[in-house]
Formats: sequence, structure tokens, C-alpha cells
Amino acid sequence: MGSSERKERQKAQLQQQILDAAKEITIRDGFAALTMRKIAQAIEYAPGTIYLYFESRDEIAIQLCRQGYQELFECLQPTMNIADPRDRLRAIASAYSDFGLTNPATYRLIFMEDPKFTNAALSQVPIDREDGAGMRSIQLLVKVFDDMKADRMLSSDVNSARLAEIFWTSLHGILSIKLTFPGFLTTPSEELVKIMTDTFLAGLSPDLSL
Amino acid sequence: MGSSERKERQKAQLQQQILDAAKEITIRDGFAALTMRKIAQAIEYAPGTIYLYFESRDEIAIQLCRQGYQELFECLQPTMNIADPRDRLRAIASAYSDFGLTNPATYRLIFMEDPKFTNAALSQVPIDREDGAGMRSIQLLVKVFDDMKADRMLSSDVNSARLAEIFWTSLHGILSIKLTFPGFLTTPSEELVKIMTDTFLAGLSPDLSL
DNA sequence: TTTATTTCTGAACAATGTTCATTGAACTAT
DNA sequence: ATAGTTCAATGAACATTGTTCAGAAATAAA
Repeated sequence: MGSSERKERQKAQLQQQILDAAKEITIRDGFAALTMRKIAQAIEYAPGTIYLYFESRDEIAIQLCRQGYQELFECLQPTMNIADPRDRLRAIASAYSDFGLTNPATYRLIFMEDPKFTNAALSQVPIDREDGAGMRSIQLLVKVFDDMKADRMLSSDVNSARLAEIFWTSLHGILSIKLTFPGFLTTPSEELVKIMTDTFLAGLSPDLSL
Repeated sequence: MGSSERKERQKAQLQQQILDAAKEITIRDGFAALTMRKIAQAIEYAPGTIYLYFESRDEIAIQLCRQGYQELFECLQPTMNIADPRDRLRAIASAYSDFGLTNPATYRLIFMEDPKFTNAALSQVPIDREDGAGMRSIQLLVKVFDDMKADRMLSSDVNSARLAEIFWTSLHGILSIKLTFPGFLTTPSEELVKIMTDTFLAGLSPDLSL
């Protein structure tokens, strides 16, 4: 005995191989072109084999989502070190839009594709019992506004979670339009994000503007 | 002769019938469930017949988009009568989000589905040689900011088109998240839209806020 | 009525996700 | 070592998709 652990390892390895292949195809050809047969060809197995490791194409998509949330969170995390909440908000906005523009396929998948995937991925709580990466990314924003309150930049009776939702959706709006209709908006993304952020900050605390 | 006109009419009639059936299916089951065979069954023709009236499923989608832009514009148009630019902006925001929440399938199709459809539909200029409904909807927003400038609510050196893009994308962000992950945002759409709009207005002209 | 044209059909094709009886290799027990 | 068992892997098969096209049916022209 004792070989069962190797089995487990091999299983996990092929599982990861499938996910890697799926990710590459999604990045290269878009999620709609992600085909079970293409994955099979990439990992050099028969199509049916994939079903021994994943329940369905949907489940693969969900796992890709989870991975995507993680990557996004890792892009945002470094901003946590910025002390000034307003500067931090600007940095988050910048990092977030960078992520979306640099990884359009991933961004589409985690926020713009079938709700099925996103909801399943968001509600899956990882091993460490903490919230998933998606939730933690939102928390980053909530903390910005909480810190602004602590620094008296913001009235203490405004709802931080609410502001976080508004800021995030605004950011997402810019990105999703940029990704869906490249060239339709005449203003570059960076500028849109910058003006949006500054206007938002000015709107929050008019007396402190600039 | 003279029957050629009737032919034209009959052709246009069946074409419209196909679009109507397609729209109903899209509204009922979502765009992904819009199947050529389902359309054929709905209009009681063989699947192949549809191809005598439309080049492909994509072309049907594009026509549905055009129709969708028209409907959206008609929802926004009444706001043009509101004299005060700020009130008008609030009314546009409200009408826009109402449209999206009331017609989720249409909204998804015209702004969140394949860029192919949207781009083709947006670049198609209608018979009257004016801009399409999509463009005219954006113009509505641009005018708001132009009017604000005229009323000295806004510095004359800000770019109205830019502000229109930012406001629209922010609005779209709220809607697209609400449509894709219903229940994920804890705040009701109306409130998000309201706070976003007020914050935006406050950010534009801090001295005039409220 | 006969001929020509147009409209429509429905079988067929390739590609999709998914299933499952069969294979064959690796592991276990004797 | 041999026999038995397990289990990963196969690849043919199924249903469903968009799309095509030779031929049937209906309509118009002569």
C-alpha cells in the first residue's frame, strides 16, 4: 500500500494540466472557443478522459474563475501598503483596470460570462475558511472608505460597503465597455479611470477636493 | 406584373415574423437558447427557410440589437424635455436602469453579448441618414454636460464627451453586475444609481453640491 | 396546359458536450 | 509467478447545434 498518495498526486497533476490547457486556450482563442476536444488534444488524451477529472465543461470554467479571482486579488494586494486612503483608491483603480486590460479573457470570464460560473466560484469558500479572493478584493475597497472615515475625510454615517459597490461597478463599467467595444469610447481607459476616480473622490468630500 | 411589390411586402413580413419569434425566445429563454430550429418551429417553417431571409443566426442577432437600441433610445427620449441638466441627468440614469432591469435579455444582448453583434449594429446607419439610436442615446448625455456648461454649472474647459462616457460606463457597470450576479450587490439598483449620480454631480461642481 | 421561376423542404454535414461498454495496464492477493 | 481485481483511458456513439443544398412544391408566366 501507500501508493494511494501517488495516485492522488497524479490525479491532481493531470487536473492541473487540464486547467492549464483550458486557460491557455481561453486566453488565446476566447472562452467560446474552449472545447473539450481541444483540451483533450492539448493534453494528449481522449476527450472522454477529461470527464474522469472534471464533471463538465462548466466545472472547468468555474475552476478557471476561481483561479482568476486569485490572480486579480494578487494584483490588488500590493496597494494595501499605501497609507493615504485616496492614493490607495487611485492605486486600486489603476491596478484593477491594468488587470482587466492585460488579461481580457480572464476578466471576461470572471465578470462577464455566464453568471453560473461566477456565482459558483464566488460562493466556493477555500480551504483556509476565509473568504474567497473575490470577496477579499471587495473588502479592500470597503477598507478604503472605512479608513477615509477614520481620517475624517468622510462623514462617519455613509455606508462604506455601499460606496465600495458603487466604485467597483463604475470601474467595471469602464472596463467591460472597453473590452466589449474596443474603439467605441474615444477616451483612453487610463484617463477614464482617472477622471472617474477623481470625480468620485471630489463628490465624496467636496471640501477636500484635489 | 406589379406583383413584385407584394413579393417585397411578403418577404419583409416573414422577415419581421422571424425577428419577432427570435425576440420572444431571447426574452423567454435567453440569447444562448435562441436556436434556428426553435425559430423555425415558432414560425412554422423548416429550419432552412430562415436562411432565405437572414444570412445567419448572427445577422438575426444584429437586427435584434438594432431594435434594442431603438427601444432604449425611446425610453430615454422623454427626458429631453427636462430643462435642468442635473435633473435631466438623474432622469436619464433612472430611465436607463429601468430599461435594463425591465428588459434584461435585451440589455444583455445589446451591451454584454458578443461584440460582433453590437459593433455591427452600432455602425449600421439607418435609412434617415442620421446616427443610429445607439449614438443618439450617447448624444443625450453629451448634451446634458454641454447644457451644464451653458448654465455655468460646469467649467467650460471640461470635455462633455468624456464625461458622458464616464457616466454611461458607470451606469452600465451597475446594471451589468446586477444582471450578471443578481443578489451579489447588497444595495438595491435604484439606490446605487442614485448615489452614483449624486456623487458624480457633486464631484463635477463641488461648490454647487445638493 | 405547359413552362419557368420562386419558395420551401428536410435530409445531410461538421462540430459541439457528454456517456458508456470495452480495453488494457497496474496493483493486490494467493 | 499467477490469477483476480481495480481503475484509468479509450473512442465510438448520441443528441443538439448552425448551415447547406438537391430536389419537391407552389406560384407565376407563356
